[in-house]
Amino acid sequence: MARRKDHTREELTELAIACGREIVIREGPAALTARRVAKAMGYTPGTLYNIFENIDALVAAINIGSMHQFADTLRSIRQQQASTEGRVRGIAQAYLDFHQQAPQLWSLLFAVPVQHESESYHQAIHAIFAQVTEAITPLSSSPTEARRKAKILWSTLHGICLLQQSGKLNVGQEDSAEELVAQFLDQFLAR
Amino acid sequence: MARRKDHTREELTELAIACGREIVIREGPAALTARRVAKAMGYTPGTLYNIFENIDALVAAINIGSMHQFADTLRSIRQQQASTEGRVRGIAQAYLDFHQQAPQLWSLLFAVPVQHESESYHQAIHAIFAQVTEAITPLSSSPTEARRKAKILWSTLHGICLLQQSGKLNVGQEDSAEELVAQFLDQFLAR
DNA sequence: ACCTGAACACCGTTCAAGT
DNA sequence: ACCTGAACACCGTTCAAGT
Repeated sequence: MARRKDHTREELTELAIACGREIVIREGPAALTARRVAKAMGYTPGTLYNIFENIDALVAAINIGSMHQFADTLRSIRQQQASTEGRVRGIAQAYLDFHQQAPQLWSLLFAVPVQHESESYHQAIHAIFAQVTEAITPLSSSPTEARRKAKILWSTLHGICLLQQSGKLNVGQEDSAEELVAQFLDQFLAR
Repeated sequence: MARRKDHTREELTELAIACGREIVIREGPAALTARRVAKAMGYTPGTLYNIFENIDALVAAINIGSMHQFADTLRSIRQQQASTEGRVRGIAQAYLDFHQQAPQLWSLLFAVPVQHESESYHQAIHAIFAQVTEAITPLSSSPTEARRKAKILWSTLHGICLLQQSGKLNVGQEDSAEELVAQFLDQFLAR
C-alpha cells in the first residue's frame, strides 16, 4: 500500500493513466473500473477520486493520450508524403493501423460512447481533424467542402473499422477493411 | 407480483422485449439492466434468466426487432422508388430517420458493442444487407463491387451518425448528418 | 414446473475518520 | 493535506427453497 506523498498529484495522474491504459490494452474497455485501476496503482478507489472527477474523466484522459499519439503520426505523414493522394491514403492507412495494432485502445477512443467532454478533449480532436482537413483541401473547391469531405472520410474509416470489429460486416463474402478503404478512396480521390 | 402461469414462455419473452425496449427508449441503453427489466415486467430477476441466457441475449432480441422494422422500411422503399438513385437515397434517408427518431434504439443497435451473436441476429443483418446490396447492384460492374459498395455506404452512414451523436464531428462549423450524407451520395452515385 | 428471494462477487462514488 | 476503508446504492448471475 502506497504511503502518502509517495507521489505528487501529477505523478498520480500519470500513474492512473498508465495503469488504465495497460488494463484496457490487456483486457479491454469493460475491465477499466475504478477499483481495478486503483489496485493496479497500489492505492484505494478513494484516491482515484481525488485526481479524477469520475471514471469517465479517466477514460477521457486515456483517450486524449491516444489522440495525441495519432496526431503525431499524422504529422509525420504530412512530412513524408508530398502528394495529396499520398497524404490522404497515408492518413487512411494510419487509421487502419491504429485499429489493427491497438484495437482495445481504438475501441475505448471510438467505439465507447463518450461522457466526459472536456476542453482538452475537444482540442485533441481538433488537432487531428485540422490535419485531415488540410490534407483534403487540394481536393476541394471551398473550405466548407474540405471540412465536409474530411468528416466523410473520417466517418467512413470509423464505420468500416467499427462494423468490421463487431462482425456486422461479415455478410456474404468477407472483405478486409483495407480492401473496403481502398475502394472507397479510389472514388473519393477521383476528381 | 405476477403469479406463475400468468404468462406462457412466449408471452414472457415478448413482455421482456417490450419492457426492455421501453426502458431503452425512455432512458437509454445504460438503463437496460436485468433488475429494471424484471421489475417493469412484474417479475424478479431470476425469471429473466429462465427466458434469456444473459442480459446480452435480451439486448440482441431487442436489436433483432429493430432490424426487422428497418428491413420493412427498406422493402417499402424498393416499392416506392423506381430509380436506382431514388432507392439508394431512400435507404440513406431511412437510416438517418431511424437515427433521428429513435436515437436510443439506434444506439443499442449500432453504438453498443455486440456480445451475443445468435443465428437469428445474423439473419436479421443479412435481410437488411441483401436489400442495400440489391439497390446498389445497378451501380456496380460485379457482385463483389456491389457488396463492397453496400458495405461502404453502410459504414459511412453509420460513422456519420455515430460521430454526430457523440459530438466528435462538432469541429469547425457544424454540418448536419443530412448535409454530409448528401455530399457523400453525390460522389458515391456518380458514374 | 415455475418463480422467488437470498446470496455472491462485483460496480461507481462518497466521506468520516485516521495519520 | 492526503489517503483509507467502510458504506451506500447499485450491477449480473446463480440456485436452493418454496408453491
